[in-house]
Amino acid sequence: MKDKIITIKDIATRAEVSTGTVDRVLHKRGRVAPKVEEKILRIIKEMEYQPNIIARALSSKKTYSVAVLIPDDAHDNYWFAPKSGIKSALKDLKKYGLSVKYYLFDPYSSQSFVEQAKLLEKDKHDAIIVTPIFHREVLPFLEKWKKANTPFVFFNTEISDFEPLSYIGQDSYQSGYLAAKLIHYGQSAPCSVLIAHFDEETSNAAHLEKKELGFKNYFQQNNLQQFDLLRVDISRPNHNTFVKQMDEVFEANPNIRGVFVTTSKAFEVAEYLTQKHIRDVKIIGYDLLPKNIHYLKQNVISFLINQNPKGQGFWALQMLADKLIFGKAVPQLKYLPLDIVTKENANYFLVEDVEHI
Amino acid sequence: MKDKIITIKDIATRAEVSTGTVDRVLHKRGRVAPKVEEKILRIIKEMEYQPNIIARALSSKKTYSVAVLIPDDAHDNYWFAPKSGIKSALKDLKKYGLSVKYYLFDPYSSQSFVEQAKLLEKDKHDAIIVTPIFHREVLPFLEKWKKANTPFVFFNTEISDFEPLSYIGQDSYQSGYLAAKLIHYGQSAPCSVLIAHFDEETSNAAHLEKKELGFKNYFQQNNLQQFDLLRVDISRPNHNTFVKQMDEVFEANPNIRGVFVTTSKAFEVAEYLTQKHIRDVKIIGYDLLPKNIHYLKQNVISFLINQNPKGQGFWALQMLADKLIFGKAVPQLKYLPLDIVTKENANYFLVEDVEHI
DNA sequence: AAATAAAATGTTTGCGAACACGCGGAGAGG
DNA sequence: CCTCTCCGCGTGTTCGCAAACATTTTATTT
Repeated sequence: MKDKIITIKDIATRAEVSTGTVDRVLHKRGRVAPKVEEKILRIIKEMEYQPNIIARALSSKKTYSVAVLIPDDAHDNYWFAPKSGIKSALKDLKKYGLSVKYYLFDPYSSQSFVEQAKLLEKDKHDAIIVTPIFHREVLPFLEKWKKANTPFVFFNTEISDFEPLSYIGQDSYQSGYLAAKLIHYGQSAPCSVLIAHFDEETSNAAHLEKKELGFKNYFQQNNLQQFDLLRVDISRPNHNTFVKQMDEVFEANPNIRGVFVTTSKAFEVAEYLTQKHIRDVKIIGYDLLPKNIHYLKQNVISFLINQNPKGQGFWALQMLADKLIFGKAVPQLKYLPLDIVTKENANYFLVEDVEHI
Repeated sequence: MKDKIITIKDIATRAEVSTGTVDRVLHKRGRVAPKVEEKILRIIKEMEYQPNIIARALSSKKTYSVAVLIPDDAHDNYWFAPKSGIKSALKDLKKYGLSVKYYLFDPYSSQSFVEQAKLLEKDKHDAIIVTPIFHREVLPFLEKWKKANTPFVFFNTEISDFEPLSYIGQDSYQSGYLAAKLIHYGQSAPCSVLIAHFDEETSNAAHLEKKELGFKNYFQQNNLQQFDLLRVDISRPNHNTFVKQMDEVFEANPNIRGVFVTTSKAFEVAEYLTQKHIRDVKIIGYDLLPKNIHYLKQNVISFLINQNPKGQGFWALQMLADKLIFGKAVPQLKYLPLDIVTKENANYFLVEDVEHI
């Protein structure tokens, strides 16, 4: 008899009041005598009442609207994956009355970001998912949301000044550290290793620095002085400039045997090396973009570290729902696993099992 | 207005019948005139009616009981993970009236398996999750379940003669292929590589053979004749025998630089090599057992391929629920990703986020 | 053709919670 | 002392569906 389900009716009977009163207490709607309220609260605890969320979802026509403020994948198709993760989570959650509205901005234009953020403000939302890649521009909005008591979660990009309900992402430092291990494991002889930053991506500088730090610390902590760590900053996606920069680096350092690309642009380096017929350099990069996959399959890129963008999207929405709908406590920080993807296991990470919604 | 929710009432109105009749059609309870049934079915399709599972779950006090026939983790703690995956899925599913009953057997005793399977038969269950490690013994039971129309899913171990509702596991061949890549990536100089089978585990011989085949094919398909592939079968977990066998192999082949352990017993090899002070041999194995993790952290084991046992448990139950409760179609085969785990990313795969139930 | 069986269809209830509504009584203001 | 208001509380309806129950229609028997 222990698994008897406790309902508000049971509570009401026990407290010698009506279900309406119990309901008022549960929802803190007031209009209950303090003494009675106390009593009901006590009984709720005693009987370990758990609201039946199924019944709740059915009964209440309450809907939860979540705003999603992320880059448009039309500009950078990395962002397709997070969106599909969000959709995947939504599929299960919309039966609980949750809906999502997208505000997509151009990741290369802070102005576009501000525009969309302003648009978002016009509608009323119960929660916000945001990728705060424009640090300066996002701050005033966070301020407002905080005041308005609208919970927001960050994903993909962390921001230190503001505490979101939750941050979903990856440990950049550790991913750099892992990349170093993968280079080192495959390259025991002394050589030079190039760290390549493609900084045309908007101000995820902090991320990239952390990756580099993790990468360097691996070599330092393991006393691997025989490796010479170089760094190059590809500042603009202009192809000519890029080739020139690479030419210079490789001419000055003929002993480069590994390249760590801190962004999702590993394919650029792969393309360069292929064209120059350089075959003995191992490349580690990020993200399963089609172009990256291509060079992975060609054995030009050795490993890709998967930031699991789809999973990030999924969890961002899921955790909001846990908080909003299910009243669960959510972790303030959720690091997703660092998936090591190589030619031989890539297929398992590419499966798109999201039904269209 | 497109997202208006279609209810049985809408269907009833449109078909000019009562909701009761629609309900009868939906549940194939008969007692409906063929002409009417056809009409209702047509309208259901036309209007794209989707039953509201929330309302359904609330209304029907129907419960689903699932039997889980797996090894007891008291005998082999690998099995703790699948169980915790099942628990994790259950947590969300029990609100839909799903419950689970465990029948745990000793993985080293086929008799124990039969006992538990018989016990299982006494109770009535709506579905069964089973790890069919005792091929011969399980067959008659499968026969019965099939006749009784009780759906069953396999996980962890595949069986060819019977078609389950679904098999959840990993692609053994591909995992061997991946292991070979990892050995090769870290070892470019010609050398010998040892494939070690620990066959004391009950008759997952087919699995192990597939792993070996994948492993060998990697070297073959990539024209890597400079690698000499050896094989050793550790037939009994007797420690002395094991050491003797290893001694023999390593004496006969001083050029071994890599060991691929096809089971979760990589730690045995790691222990052996540590004791013999052999440091330049790379070990690849399976599964995140505490002992394996230990040697991974010591840099003795290079990589572990995670069979994601927790995920397997989770999906086994989830897919049954998809079928039983949500009426979804479920894939006949679900391969989980081949996770590459190394010292630097191991922590993310060890997180136990299952609340106790 | 009346009686009766059988099949087809309609109606009602209740699952657990949310919430609108409204009733009775206490205190305030005239 | 009578109305008015607000507080504290109970009642009733709703959500979409399942299933028991009730009724009507049709078929079969004598």
